[in-house]
Amino acid sequence: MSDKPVRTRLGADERREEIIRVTLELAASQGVDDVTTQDMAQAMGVTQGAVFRHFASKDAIWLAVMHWVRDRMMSVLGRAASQGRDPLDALQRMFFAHIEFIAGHPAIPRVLTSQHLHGRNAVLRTLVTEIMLGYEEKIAGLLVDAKTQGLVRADLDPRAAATLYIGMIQGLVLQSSILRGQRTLSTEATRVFPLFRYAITPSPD
Amino acid sequence: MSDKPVRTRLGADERREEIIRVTLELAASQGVDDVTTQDMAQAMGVTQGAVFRHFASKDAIWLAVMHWVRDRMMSVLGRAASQGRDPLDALQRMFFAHIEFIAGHPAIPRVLTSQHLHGRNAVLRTLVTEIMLGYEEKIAGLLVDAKTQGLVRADLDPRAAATLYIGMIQGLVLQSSILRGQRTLSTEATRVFPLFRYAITPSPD
DNA sequence: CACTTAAGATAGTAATCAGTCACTATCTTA
DNA sequence: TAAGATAGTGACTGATTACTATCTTAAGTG
Repeated sequence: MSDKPVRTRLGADERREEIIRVTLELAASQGVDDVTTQDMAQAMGVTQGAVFRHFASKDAIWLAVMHWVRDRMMSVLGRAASQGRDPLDALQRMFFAHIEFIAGHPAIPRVLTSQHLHGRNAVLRTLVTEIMLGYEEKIAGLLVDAKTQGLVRADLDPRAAATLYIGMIQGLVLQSSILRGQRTLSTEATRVFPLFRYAITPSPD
Repeated sequence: MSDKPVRTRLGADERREEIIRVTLELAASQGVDDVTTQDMAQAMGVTQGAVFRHFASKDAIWLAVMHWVRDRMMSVLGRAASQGRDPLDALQRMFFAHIEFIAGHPAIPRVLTSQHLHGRNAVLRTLVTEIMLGYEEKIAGLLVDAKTQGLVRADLDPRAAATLYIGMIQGLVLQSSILRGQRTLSTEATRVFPLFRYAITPSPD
């Protein structure tokens, strides 16, 4: 009837990783700005003070979370893109890899677009901007390559298309979180992506 | 050198409206979840306690803000759509009217997508869902009309297109807020919208 | 000009938050 | 097995928060 205090004393590295993990989980369930250090500690079965043995401040935790997100995302997207037969195929693989990644970590878009984090800390702000610009560049780059191969319309504005691409993801995330969660992210993604292809591919010969 | 206490004592109705106004303004500049009642009072030149003479709780303020947003948005979008020559033209007018409206009130997307507000209060959650679904229906409805008139491709999935439409707005907002603010919302909007048209219009005859 | 009423001021409250610190339990290693 | 290292505890602090009770005063109204 009582709690077994299975005292799991972790090494510093493992504990740091667990803090990052539970922070992302909590952010998904209760919102980025409502995650307290007490919540984190409770989710791990330690006291609140213990959190600060591993991070100097709460901002430092968010910074570590963002680094984690950036590294994982770059890895996942890079791997997906590299498997593409051509730039357009790479873009499509990247899109669905992104959707799948987000489906497994629903807090990620929230963290990256959080005004709460973006507003306060300059380092966090820089990192987010860096991630976003890097992503946009990656997409625009693939579109430029696709254009030289005649895979997309000749008059395509790559940056505008990149905006639409990112917006497509945002729109799907928005619908799956705010609107009914019945519609699964990946199901809806397969319905929307063809529209994006129509938008960028050349008028049929 | 000192502040003139030009005590402007407002009527209850006017004060209520001003609270709604400054709340939206503050949400734009410092983030939805970082707006305190103290901030509101300071922005209006009254003391914090005075705020609670006009609203029973902070949630009540946010509810009033959302009602304001809904009413204004419906009005603006409805007027824009009614001026359209055909469903597709109506959709385009609605889009740019929305962009212009958001440009004047940058906090609106933040408020509507705020997990902080969406998570806590059930009434707020219902209202947001209502606004979102209503908007989606409006778009999908126009697209269905357009389809019967042969203005969009026959195999178009209206709901998927509505998702892309909303995502397009989200993507633009994201870029203008997180990425460089140099790119103005309306300028970028004119570059992205043609892509959406390509996505939905029939393959050229 | 009295008299009323309601907007606002003043000065609180309890709760919650990030962060601190002295101490303890547990692990590692010589 | 003793000693050093370190993960975690528990109690705390000061700041901030939404919200409230009571007093003050400006603006109508007859």
